[in-house]
Amino acid sequence: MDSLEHLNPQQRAAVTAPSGPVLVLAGPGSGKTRVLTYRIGYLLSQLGVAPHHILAVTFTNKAAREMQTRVEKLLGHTLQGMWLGTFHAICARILRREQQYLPLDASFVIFDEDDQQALIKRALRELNLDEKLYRPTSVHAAISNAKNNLILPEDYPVGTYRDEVVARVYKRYQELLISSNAVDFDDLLLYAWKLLNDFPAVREQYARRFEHILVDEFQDTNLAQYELVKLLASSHRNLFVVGDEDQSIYRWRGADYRNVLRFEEDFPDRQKVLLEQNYRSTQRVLDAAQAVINRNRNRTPKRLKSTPEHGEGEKLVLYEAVDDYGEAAFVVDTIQQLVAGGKARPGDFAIMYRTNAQSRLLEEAFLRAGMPYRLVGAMRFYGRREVKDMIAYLRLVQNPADEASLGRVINVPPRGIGEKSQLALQLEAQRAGRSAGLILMELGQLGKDSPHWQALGRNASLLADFGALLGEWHRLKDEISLPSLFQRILNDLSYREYIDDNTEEGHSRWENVQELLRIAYEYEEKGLTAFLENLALVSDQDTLPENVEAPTLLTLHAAKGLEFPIVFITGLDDGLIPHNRSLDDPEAMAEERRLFYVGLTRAEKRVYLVRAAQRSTYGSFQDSIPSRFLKDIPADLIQQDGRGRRMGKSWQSDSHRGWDHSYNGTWGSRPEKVKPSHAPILQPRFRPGMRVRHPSWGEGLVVDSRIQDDDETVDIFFDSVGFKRVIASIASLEILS
DNA sequence: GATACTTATCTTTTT
DNA sequence: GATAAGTATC
Repeated sequence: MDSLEHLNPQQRAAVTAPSGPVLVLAGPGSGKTRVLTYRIGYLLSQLGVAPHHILAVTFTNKAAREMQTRVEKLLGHTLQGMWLGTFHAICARILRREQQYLPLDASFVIFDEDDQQALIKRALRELNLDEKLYRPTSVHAAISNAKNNLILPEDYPVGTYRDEVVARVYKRYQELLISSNAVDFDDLLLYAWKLLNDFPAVREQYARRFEHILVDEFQDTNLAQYELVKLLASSHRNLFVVGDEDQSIYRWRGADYRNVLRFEEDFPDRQKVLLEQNYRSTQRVLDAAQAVINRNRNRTPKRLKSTPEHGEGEKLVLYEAVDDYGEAAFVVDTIQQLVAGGKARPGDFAIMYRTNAQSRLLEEAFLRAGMPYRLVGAMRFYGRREVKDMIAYLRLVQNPADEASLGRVINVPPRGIGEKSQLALQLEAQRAGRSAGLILMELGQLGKDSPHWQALGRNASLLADFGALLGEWHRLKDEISLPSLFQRILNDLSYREYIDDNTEEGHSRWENVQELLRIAYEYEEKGLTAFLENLALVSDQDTLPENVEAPTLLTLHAAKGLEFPIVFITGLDDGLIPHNRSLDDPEAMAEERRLFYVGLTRAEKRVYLVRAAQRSTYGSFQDSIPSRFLKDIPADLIQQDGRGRRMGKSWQSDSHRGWDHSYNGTWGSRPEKVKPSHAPILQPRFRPGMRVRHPSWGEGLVVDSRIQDDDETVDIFFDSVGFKRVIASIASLEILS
């Protein structure tokens, strides 16, 4: 490999570091992927390491694919035998191979978010818990968090009564997963860790196989992932990790950037390389980004330097739209102008936002302008009901024990198996100690001769009909190809007639099913198991259409690892960036800041910072104030776009003009405004009898108010729309009397 | 049991 | 404003 001269001294130091633990702290745009690919190339061609002795972990499947092609390009030939993928994909692969150590059989499936939620709800119901009090999402988050920290149900720490409840749900949830012959995302990591931890022979086997382990985006690993990697590297310690604390944005998923610090403690002899030379952005962009991130503590200070070719660069452009429609219009207009003027190509642009919901208005604006765009993530294809239903059918065929899938499709299309019959079936299954799917198939096969027929009474015949279908498919699954099986199911269900009602909606539903079928053809060789595993582990993130010359719409999270000549960051309002839910937690706020930093550092040449003075949330208009992070960017790096509303320099740090006054003229002068609170609210601010004003519903009378979930819920009778229930911190109510 | 309609509740971010 | 959950009606 003679190409090492293409690297700068720091990069070269990282690539050629001697075996053993290596920590590379890589600022944005510093050639992180380059270092990883060269390191792999170096191991292979200079040190003579065989490909199958290398394990490389990336954050997304897309990053894995990219790394594969880049390494191959570097070597000049194809590369086989190296394990390369996300933590979840690699764990799934290990678990399939070592399935005999697990409480599951070989056909186990991976539950997605919806299935997990459904199972949690079921556990809650079985334990007679109030879903209002123990919200499925929050209970699930607690359980997921426990798993990410390698805490098993029996070890769940119980401090409060709530913990005790969560522990019970956790235990039951896990039983349900196992009896469904299924794992959730967290189980993939947890089981893999437990396998290596509990069985030294297995650990040895993998540690011997993976002589060299490389981890990308190390700042976003959670404890389970870190411990897993440590076990794998326990004997040889050849662990090469690359990351940047400043780009850690997955704390809510258990990621802990302090793993970087832990790594330094656990491997005191580690090599450490700092990459500060930025090859992506102009110095202006970097200065702005650093001004934002420098306010965070607990980080390795870095000085990002641009290269001379980039020059000083342009100022960041700030645009303050009247509302979110104006925001979207500005984005599309600006792109059209730049493209028409030959200053940029459509593919040069990225439009970023904090929440997926924000994409809608932007999409509409692009549609109206007749301009194509590409959208990353957000429930597109795999989130569609018809697609999920078909996947559920296939999963059920693969694994009849799958309760979540069975529950999803047992009555889709409607076949007369309502709530009562389903309950009877479940009871019978529990009594017999077998899965509902197996009972169904037996009913289908034996009919009245089945011992369950009697028990199910008049429900039996419809259940048996469905069971017969299921049994037939199950029998066929090893005989015919995946696409044929798929077609067979579609036929038996008359699925097209069911979903395609000849409306435009109907046609598009059927097209989605056809698209899934097309993907099934790609898995004709690899088979059903591989197909399902891929569906579970390949995200929308990974399905970004390549080679399409169009602006890209994506969340700030999805933007990690990407770069674009021109970047729009939209929704720069308090409540979005930083997000409302992070306001009262300093750690969460630090992460919001990192998120903004990640967005800024995606840009090569130019950044547009866009916000709206009013935006519709929950379907009604709300006033908003500029993101507090805007104040951290020095004024001389920003230029305000003249087309925007002039509202003084309210975003500047030295201005003490209150936000409340900047809206005068639009709304007339107002009494004191109640601002969203940062700390948990302990005392109600509104009392029955008060007159208040809501931005869109006008004046009303407070009927009741109480503290709920650290926030104030207010019942108001509005003169215009009557009775409404609002959240005080969101509704920006004014007290009139 | 299916369907059409109404209401409540809410939303980060994703493997 | 979208969707899950709840209610009314066939």
